[in-house]
Amino acid sequence: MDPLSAVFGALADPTRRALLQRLAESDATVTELAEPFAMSQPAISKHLKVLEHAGLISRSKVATARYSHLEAERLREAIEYMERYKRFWSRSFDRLDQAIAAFTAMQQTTTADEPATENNGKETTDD
Amino acid sequence: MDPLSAVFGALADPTRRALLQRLAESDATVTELAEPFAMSQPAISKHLKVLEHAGLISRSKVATARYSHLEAERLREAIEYMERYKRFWSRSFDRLDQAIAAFTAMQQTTTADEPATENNGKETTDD
DNA sequence: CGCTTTCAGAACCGAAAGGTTATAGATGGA
DNA sequence: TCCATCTATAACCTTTCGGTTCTGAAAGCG
Repeated sequence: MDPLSAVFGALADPTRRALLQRLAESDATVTELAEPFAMSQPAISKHLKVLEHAGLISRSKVATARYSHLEAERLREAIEYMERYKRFWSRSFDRLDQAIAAFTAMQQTTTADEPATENNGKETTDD
Repeated sequence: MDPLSAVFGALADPTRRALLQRLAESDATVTELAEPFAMSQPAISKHLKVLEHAGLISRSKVATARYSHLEAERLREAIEYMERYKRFWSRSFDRLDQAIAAFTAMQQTTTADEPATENNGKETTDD
């Protein structure tokens, strides 16, 4: 799976977000993490594996205990991805209205041949 | 489903992210959106429904065409969520090392009773 | 009116997700 | 050495996901 899908997929589950929230307080073992949830220990272990796979946490064995702790790098990437789109989105805000207006005008005149998805060179959305 | 799970779940699929990327250029109809993908039209319609459910796009029927366009609000919420955690994460960076050090010290002295998950009141992480 | 285009919905399918219980491997303690 | 604890894995089940094909409704066009 691509890294971005892994990160977003990991964040898409409320239990996993709660685990991250708990880990923001301090590193913790599996039993400590499992305690507040109405869920079995293997279920928590699975969630931790998903988070680890996504790069959102790292894990280290100390004795029998296995500590999880947060990793910021992957999240930073995901945030950057989203902010990149936020830029685009603010620009594409009223495009639907424009398209409808163009279409309506076309209908009324019944002469123009412009496609409804007009892209009149006003923006150069290079990435 | 809670809104945050819906947004992250929607972003967890590469096809849906590509759809958003395409929509960042301009609003588009289902056929236009489906064209570059090696995928049937109903599949694209399903993806659009997921994006709409997550609040990431809105849709409007003009004639037979149905235009999709991006919505920024939900994304902004998701970004805020992630940035909130980024703050926590930068603080909890070296906690594992601390825990290991504390545990090792405990092992070596074989006298201390401090739990490994020390949380010595240094931070008040209220949310 | 009849045809074509655009799109959504239904029915179906295989794979993945999210949970369970039972078990086994490490490891520390009595 | 024997026992208790911590954790991962295996096997299993049910639901969701991501895709398909087929069909039908809505709307413009000749």
